[in-house]
Amino acid sequence: MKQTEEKRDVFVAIADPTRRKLIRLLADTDEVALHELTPHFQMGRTAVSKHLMILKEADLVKNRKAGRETKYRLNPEPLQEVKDWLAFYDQFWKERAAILKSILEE
Amino acid sequence: MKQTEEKRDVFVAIADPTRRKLIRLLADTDEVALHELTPHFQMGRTAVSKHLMILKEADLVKNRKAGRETKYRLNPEPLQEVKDWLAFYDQFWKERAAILKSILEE
DNA sequence: CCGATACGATACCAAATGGTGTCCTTTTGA
DNA sequence: TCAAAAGGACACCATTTGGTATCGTATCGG
Repeated sequence: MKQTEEKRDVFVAIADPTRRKLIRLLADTDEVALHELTPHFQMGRTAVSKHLMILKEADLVKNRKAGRETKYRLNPEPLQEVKDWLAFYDQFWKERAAILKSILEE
Repeated sequence: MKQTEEKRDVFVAIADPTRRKLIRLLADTDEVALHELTPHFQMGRTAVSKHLMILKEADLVKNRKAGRETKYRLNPEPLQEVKDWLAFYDQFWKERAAILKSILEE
């Protein structure tokens, strides 16, 4: 009874430029089939499919069988984890900037 | 005259949990030497050093030789690229949520 | 002065990654 | 009905990644 199929780190998922491009393409349209995505890349269908699989494992995309094709759609929710992670250093960044500013004003 | 030494993708740099932990440790203190960082990890000194090198190539850390030790410090500025990337999907996310809300309210 | 400390550089290794080609099944539509 | 389209599942391969152990050198401190 395993429906989660090995969870994938969202940071790893977005590390690859091909996968970021996929995310971008999926953001443009509600639902896209695999064969509609592949022409945007130089690599073969299998490679694109594997990237989509990795995104799915990170829960960044959902897919649905529709006849003979598989429709993919973006699920941006896991990106929240990255956003939260960044928020910490954003605060750090601002603090440092403030300290630097006060030093310069001495 | 190459001072940049092969630029590294910031998305790749932050993909590794060890490197994220290093970033976190460096955020806590202004300057930290390599031998002060290694005890926080199970791996050997060389491995930590290599991770720091990758962070440096992504310009996420700066380092400075101080006698026999090398002091590292965080430079959060490249994280801005990730933040900017996220901002796009944040907007997307909000739009979708609004659409969904309006559908439910029909 | 000299042993211990810090660390860069390098060689090496196993496993993961990112791609390929091929085979098979399901579905479509003329 | 049946050829073509769509795509999942593998097997396979080269390169990268994340770790090791080792050697050499510079610096510190008693």
